[in-house]
Amino acid sequence: MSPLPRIAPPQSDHVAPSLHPIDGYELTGIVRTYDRDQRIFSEGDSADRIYKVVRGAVRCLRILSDGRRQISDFLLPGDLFGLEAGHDRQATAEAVCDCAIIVARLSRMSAEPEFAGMASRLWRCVLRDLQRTRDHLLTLGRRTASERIASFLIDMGQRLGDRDKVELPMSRQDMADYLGLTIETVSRTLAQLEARGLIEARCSRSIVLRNTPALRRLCE
Amino acid sequence: MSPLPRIAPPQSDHVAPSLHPIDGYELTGIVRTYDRDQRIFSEGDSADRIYKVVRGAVRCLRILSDGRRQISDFLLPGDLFGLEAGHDRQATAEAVCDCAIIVARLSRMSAEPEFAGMASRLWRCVLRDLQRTRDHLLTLGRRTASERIASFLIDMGQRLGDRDKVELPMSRQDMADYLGLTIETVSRTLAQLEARGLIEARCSRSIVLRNTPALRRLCE
DNA sequence: CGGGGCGTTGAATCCCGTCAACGTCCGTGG
DNA sequence: CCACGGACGTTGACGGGATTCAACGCCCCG
Repeated sequence: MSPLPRIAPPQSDHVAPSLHPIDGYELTGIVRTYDRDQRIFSEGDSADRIYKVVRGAVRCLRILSDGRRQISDFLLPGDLFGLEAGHDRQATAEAVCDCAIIVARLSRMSAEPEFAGMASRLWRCVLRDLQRTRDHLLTLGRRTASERIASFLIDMGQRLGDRDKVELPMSRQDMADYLGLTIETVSRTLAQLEARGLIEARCSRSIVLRNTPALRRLCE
Repeated sequence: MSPLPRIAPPQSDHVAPSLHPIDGYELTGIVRTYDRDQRIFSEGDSADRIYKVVRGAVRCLRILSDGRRQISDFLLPGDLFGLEAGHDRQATAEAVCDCAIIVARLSRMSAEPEFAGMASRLWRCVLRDLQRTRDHLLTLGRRTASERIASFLIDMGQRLGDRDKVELPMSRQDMADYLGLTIETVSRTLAQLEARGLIEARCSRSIVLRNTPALRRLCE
């Protein structure tokens, strides 16, 4: 359980001066920057925009009324997010650290000439999302704490580029809320993996994977 | 953990004699019937077909090498399934009970005139899937056994039509593997909910929701 | 120097898993 | 007809892994 005060302050965004046909990013929109813990959208908001991370990291989450929090995904540079089944947001998105994010209006997009190509990209993006979420489901439903941590580190290594040296953008609380654990268990499990020689913690957010095959075997 | 022998026997399908433009089902294909526990597709298969449940129920699942099993979703009459991010199946689908299912080839579909309308239906279907899976994620990551059971019963009641009288098509093992619990915990938790007067078990698979508001409050 | 955010560690507790026994239902076969 | 066996579900006793509660260390900044 995690009944916590950590609230994202609603505050004004910094808006880049001009529209951006983003190079290689396949999404046309305004670039905004968000401060750490700043809300990007909230449950109940109108879902008329989609987003793409340029720099930083984003968490997408839902909260139970007593404060228990579940992060459904972390979005890293290059990741698209914000597509919704209905008209309203069912989840909240917040900046994990200082971020730059492209914001595009859905209504505008469908009017643009490149929309057909864009739609097929969105399609693949959503299907990949679904697959990732199902993997995550397996982790939360059936894996132990060490297996969760191992799969998380491997996944982060792959997505952040440097597969054996992971620079985590998020706090222990974020990791815990993503993995369905508590910060204490995350901390203890990392210590235990280090004692077994599988990882090495340079500092709390910089972790070296010392034995990736063994980590991989931990979660099959 | 659930290391189990329950294996779906690969066996020949019963094939309906003719192609079917299904009335109100918005999917054109062959109707097949599957026996209880029969495999519909397996991890690694080519993902060139999509499916729609006509009668019965289907489970979609992944298995760890030691036999631990996580069911990502149950598919009920009217539900579409089998869309995949890549070319191969990442999960397995099996009949929960005797089923009738429409099977459609994706390659054929994209050639048909109604494909444009169909595509937008698929789009909404996948987005709804994603939302459901994220809900499920919250359940597995942050809810207690009674909260999981309560949300499961409410969900099943809604999807099966009769909101207060739930006729479960699946075994305790299936429920457990869906909810990230064991059969014993499922059984005990149901007994406890009954003792509190929230539900009434006519028989093991027929459950009456005696106090839906209280059940709803259990999972917010 | 003091205080707050963040992370780690220890001790006690608890919820759920494990192991085991038992009951019920049902189809088969004597 | 009943005996038998297997699938399925329930219940009890016990143990363990994760949570809870608490204290402490580190670092940064006012």
